Amino acid sequence: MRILCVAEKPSAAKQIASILSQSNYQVRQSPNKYVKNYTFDYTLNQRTVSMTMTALLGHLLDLDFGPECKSWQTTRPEDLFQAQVHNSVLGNLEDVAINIRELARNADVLFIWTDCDREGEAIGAEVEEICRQVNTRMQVWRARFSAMQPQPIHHAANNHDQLDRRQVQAVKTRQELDLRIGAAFTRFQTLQLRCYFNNTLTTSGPVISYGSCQFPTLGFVVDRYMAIKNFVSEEFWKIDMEYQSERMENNNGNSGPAVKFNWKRGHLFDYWSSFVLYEKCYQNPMASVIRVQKKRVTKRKPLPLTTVEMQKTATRMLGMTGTRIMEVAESLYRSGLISYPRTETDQFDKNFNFMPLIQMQANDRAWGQYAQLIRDGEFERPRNGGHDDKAHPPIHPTGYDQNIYGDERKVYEFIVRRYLGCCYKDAVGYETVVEAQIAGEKFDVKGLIIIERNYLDVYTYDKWNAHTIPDFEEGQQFMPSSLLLNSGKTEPPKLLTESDLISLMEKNEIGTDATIADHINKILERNYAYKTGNYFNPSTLGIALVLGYDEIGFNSSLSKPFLRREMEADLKQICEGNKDPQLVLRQSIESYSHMFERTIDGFGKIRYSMETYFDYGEYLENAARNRNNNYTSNNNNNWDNESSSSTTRTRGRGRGNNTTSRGRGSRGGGARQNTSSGRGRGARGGSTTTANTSRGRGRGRGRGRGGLTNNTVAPNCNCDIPSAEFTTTQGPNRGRKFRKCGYANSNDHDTCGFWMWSDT
DNA sequence: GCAAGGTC
Repeated sequence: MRILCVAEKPSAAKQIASILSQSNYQVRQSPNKYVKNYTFDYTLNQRTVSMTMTALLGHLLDLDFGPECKSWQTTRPEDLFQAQVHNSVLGNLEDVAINIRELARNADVLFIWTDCDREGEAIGAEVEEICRQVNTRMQVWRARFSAMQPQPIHHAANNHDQLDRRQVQAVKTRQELDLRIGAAFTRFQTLQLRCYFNNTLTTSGPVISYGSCQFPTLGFVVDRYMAIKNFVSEEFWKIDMEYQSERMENNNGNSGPAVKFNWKRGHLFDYWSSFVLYEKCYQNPMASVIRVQKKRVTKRKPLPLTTVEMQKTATRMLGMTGTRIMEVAESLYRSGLISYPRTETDQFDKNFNFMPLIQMQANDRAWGQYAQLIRDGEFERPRNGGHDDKAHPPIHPTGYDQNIYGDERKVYEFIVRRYLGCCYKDAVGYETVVEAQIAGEKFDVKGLIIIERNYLDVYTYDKWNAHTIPDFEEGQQFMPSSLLLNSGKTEPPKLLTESDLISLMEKNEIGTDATIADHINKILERNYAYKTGNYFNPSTLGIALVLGYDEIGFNSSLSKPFLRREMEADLKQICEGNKDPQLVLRQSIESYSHMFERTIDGFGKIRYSMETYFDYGEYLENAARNRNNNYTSNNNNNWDNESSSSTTRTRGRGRGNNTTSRGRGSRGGGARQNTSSGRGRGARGGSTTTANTSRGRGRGRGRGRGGLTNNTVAPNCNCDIPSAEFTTTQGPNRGRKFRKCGYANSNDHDTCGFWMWSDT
């Protein structure tokens, strides 16, 4: 019997082949440079079989529209909700497919060893599809394994299962929805808003993409920015009490630092209430200690490292972007220095052998001493977190090389210290809580002495600050050294850091461990946002888009995470057999088509938002900045480069002209005007928009085309709907009038598109 | 030229 085994990636193929064959295999290069084919004999249920193990490079197939939908000009975006879609081999993976087909021709069984998660199941179905093209009689088996360890792998080999069709259907549903929704909205808003970027109305210009992950990601950034803009600071009052102990005198006879007590009420926003309470204390200021509580406390060591946790912590501690961290981790993994870097698992397998990996670090100059301590008796098994993706262990070092430098060194060191920290003991401290009372008002202070630092010594990214206070006894009385009624002001939140953004995405199930960094990168690449230091600012384009969509008044705005969460919940229902995938698909398409219709109808609101918030000069500045930071993809920066030559001219003109009331670079220009009322209808500043909405679709006739100039996009368009006109105040077409028309070569003009109107 | 999901 000949069995063709297929793993999701070359490293997994090699590991599984090594385990099954006990490293006794023959290896041959496939047509793809990353993929190797391993052949060996295996005893399967007391029978010797011939196995070939090969690999994929992730997904093999991609869903797309046919060539009839290729043109953005002749295909109406709304038709993409119904258009035919089909699967084809991903662009550069034809050689992988050729290899698989070749091997499948003579196989009796296709044995699928892809990762045991939802995507892995779908990838398995893709392999099956490819193999069926050349071999219709083979059986298809699915391997179910919980870890890349001999026992689970042999168990999976001898107890094969079937592909889980529900999971496959769930993934297919997601793919189709993401494609249809993404393409329809992207094409539509790109064509609608292109007039803000380009004055020739040719087909070039930036892509203003929409995606069910990238938009909510942008939404988080804009929401935080608006929360800051709309923040109203409030004054509050609090009683500050300090005590300077004689017992804390130092050697010079001076008293030690004062102990600051916290008022148990925190702070009050009412001055007179605070004043009355303060007066009571002031009249009778002797404090009595009413409670002294001493207890042993621990600071728990970290959990084993997952991808998302690595990105959250390392972006904060190492000053690198999530994308860069993943790039570096990928390279460390390929060098054999760390385990697979994309994992959700935060618990080690019960048979995991920790000691050799600890020993491996024992001679390092920086952290070797801690590895030695752990090896020589301080070891304690890592904690178990609550996640297990059943495919990969937590990220941990697998090799040692002292000759790595720069970012690789930083990320490797982080992973090693995390691993050693996990294998060490919790830190132990001694906490004292003292509660005192003055005239009925309660105050408290906490002291902390660290007794054993343990893991904190090696995992230097965690801090635990000791705070010494003098000894107090219950019943003791003391006179405060200072008792003041102080005022303060509430402060706005800070802009989001990458770490904050990753946490929000994780919490709202936006993206996966492998894609979160991509989505963040995408909003920079599209110039929807830019970074200042570690903080994410929305660009005026990002603000305009998000607030514009929010204005349309959907139950759940397209810029919010709820739609994606709903989709995720539906997919889980499909996997559990509670929902029919066809039904989910039909209902979702219907619902998104409806939202698309409303977006067309309400697009005036998005354009209005562009007129209010968008600043072309600022856009070009951010584009240049993001390009310098390498956030712009290579195939996308030609247009930005070309257009930047006209930047200065355009900006210079605009400043003194019809944009005077918004101020220059007015990222906050429009937003600021809305400070007290939240988003929405603030004054429009210098906008001269007539901002008609697209009411009256499909009505009216008459030859409007005569007035069109520069109409290089729609030469055959006979559209003549006179219902809406507006004059833009932004970008290279400032002062020009636009009017509504349909799509070229289409007889159905019941769709709004804006082409340039005469500007003479 | 669109999405998000794998992986190199």
